[in-house]
Amino acid sequence: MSRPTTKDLARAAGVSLATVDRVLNDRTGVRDDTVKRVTEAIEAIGFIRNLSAANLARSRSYRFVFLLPRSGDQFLNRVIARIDEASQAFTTEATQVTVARIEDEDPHQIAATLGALDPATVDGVAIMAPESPQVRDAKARLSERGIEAVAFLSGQIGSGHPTAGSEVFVGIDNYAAGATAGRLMGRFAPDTDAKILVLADTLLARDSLERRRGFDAVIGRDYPHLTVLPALETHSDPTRTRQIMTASFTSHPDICGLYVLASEARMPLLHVPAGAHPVIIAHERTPFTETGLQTGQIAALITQDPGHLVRSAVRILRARCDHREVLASQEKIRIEILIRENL
Amino acid sequence: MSRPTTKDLARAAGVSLATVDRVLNDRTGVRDDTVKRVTEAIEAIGFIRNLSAANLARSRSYRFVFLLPRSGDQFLNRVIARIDEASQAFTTEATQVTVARIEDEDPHQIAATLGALDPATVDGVAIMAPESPQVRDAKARLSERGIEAVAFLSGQIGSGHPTAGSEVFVGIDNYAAGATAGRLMGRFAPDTDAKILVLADTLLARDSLERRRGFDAVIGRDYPHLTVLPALETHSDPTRTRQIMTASFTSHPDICGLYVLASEARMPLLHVPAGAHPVIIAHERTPFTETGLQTGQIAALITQDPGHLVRSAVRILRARCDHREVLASQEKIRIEILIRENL
DNA sequence: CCCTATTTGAGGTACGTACCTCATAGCAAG
DNA sequence: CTTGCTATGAGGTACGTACCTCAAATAGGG
Repeated sequence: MSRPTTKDLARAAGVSLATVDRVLNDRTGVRDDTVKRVTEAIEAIGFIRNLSAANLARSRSYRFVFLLPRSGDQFLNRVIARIDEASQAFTTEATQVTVARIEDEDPHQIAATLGALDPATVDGVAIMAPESPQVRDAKARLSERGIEAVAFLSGQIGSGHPTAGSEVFVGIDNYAAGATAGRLMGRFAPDTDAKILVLADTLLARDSLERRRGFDAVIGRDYPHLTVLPALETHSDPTRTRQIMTASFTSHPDICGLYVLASEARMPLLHVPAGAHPVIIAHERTPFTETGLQTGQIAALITQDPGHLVRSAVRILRARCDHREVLASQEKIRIEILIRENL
Repeated sequence: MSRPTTKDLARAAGVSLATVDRVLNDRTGVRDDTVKRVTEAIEAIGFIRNLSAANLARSRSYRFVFLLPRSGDQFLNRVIARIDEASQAFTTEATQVTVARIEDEDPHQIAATLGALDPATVDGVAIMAPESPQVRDAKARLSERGIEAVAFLSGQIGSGHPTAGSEVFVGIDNYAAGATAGRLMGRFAPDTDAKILVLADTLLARDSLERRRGFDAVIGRDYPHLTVLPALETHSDPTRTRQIMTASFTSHPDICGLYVLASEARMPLLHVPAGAHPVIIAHERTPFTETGLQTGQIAALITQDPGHLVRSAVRILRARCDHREVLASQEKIRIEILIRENL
């Protein structure tokens, strides 16, 4: 027994193939009660449209673009590697994935890029950019023009609540990620009074802020003997980073933990003073943090799987193009904890 | 520009569509150098077979069976729930997934079940059963009859080395999982001399053995102040479990950690003596262990995502049916660490 | 060079759906 | 009744591939 086809559906509904087609593809010129008859027949016989055949017939293909910031760290490079991998793997499924870079500091330029996207050449975009009014407007206009969009890794609305509203966000809950880091820090650090140094690229990014909030909440509630020092911003500047590190460890000899919020942990960790052995917790898996885990310098990493992120974004975009539901459990991005043993 | 079709391929190779078809589908009656010409043309123009169209033409569908032990715990129930979910989600892709139960204690019966599978009704099986000579033979005969098979969650050959040989195994590296548990135990437990209790359903199962080995290796090497007591077997027997727990905590008042190897942590944890607050690390996410994490009774869980397991098995089976490669990075099952914050 | 076996080509139908054209049925207003 | 409209049916072609048949070309052996 194979699945019922449109022909079966036409027979079951007592209409012709043409009418079935009109109903299935939302064409005009069908009376309401006829539509209802067909819809009921769909339920009755359990008709499921054969997507392969449909896509074949309309020679449909999916063209998606990942809009990523031009200024990228190693984590972003891994993401891009996964996009390339996916673009290979998805060709079998008529899905083409490309990458375009944007100036993430300039909301106007981002909005302009979004505005320039042509529905004739692009079916969907995954946008990694800070949420700004301009960008939000540009996104709204995208959907009007029939281009699907998902927020990718950053730019979600609301705080700590992914997919608030109808907004689709691919990435982890950064508040929970920070809380996870906090819990591990609390358990790994000694039980005595001590301080924890927190480093960020910039605290303007929503991601960093939320991680920070989550981290502080757990430490403050459950590990009162630990004092979290005010977060310091490195601005990805080597000199500044070195100064911060030296100054912090000098004025606070009792620093027992180091939490690196940003996805580029390399710079701060190179400047941990010899002799100091703080518990280090950082984010994202990069060649550097991997090595750090293996040598024992880093105690734990809080990560999200770049491959999963990319494939999830693509699956969500495709589902939206087809007006389908996604499998929610598959698209939930997990907050992963990596230690040396489960690398 | 759309992808080249068989027609383009025929033109590029200077042969007819019929010959292209013969080459693509491994039919006889084509001279070797003609085959070569076509193969070269495939490379040259980058021809990729349109799987949707191919499956449509041969009205192919994939019918897979998950063979699971009849005696199941809550973790297995979650796996089954994911299979049901997947069977819904995969109907769109002409893939039908069902579950059959086997008596996991009886290798003969398992082998018989495998032998009774009909290639006319089944395209692939995911087998969750202990590896025995009979089962191994039966598996070999499966592939002779053209039924694909993967080992699912247990039954892998070799120790700690998934996919040893050409054997396909869907699941985690249990040695590494045990080592992960060991590392967490070492970091969570106090720095003073103390004992760790290890509980298993049975130590006959390879999974448990390997987890045990990994756990011991880490504790023995890096946390010499901790003593791992000989593992005790509960055999899923409530009375026996209670006795073990009581006896252990009585004769070893300095137990600081409890490692539950089996996927059903419920029974032992109900019998932790009041007043004792060992660091508890267990495996797999179930309603019970979730609650344990939330209340703080359980410090950490080592898990594998059932949904990922199921979908991965299905993808691998489908790829093998199509003689395709899988995306390795997607099929690697991660050893997940769950704490209260990243639940 | 002929005979035969093998290889190749030409052409068709099918899969399930989309999309198109044209014809006809039904209905209401004039 | 005719006119003009909408709703529906009938039938076709197309997508890219599989699989079939039959004829034609080619190769190799004697």
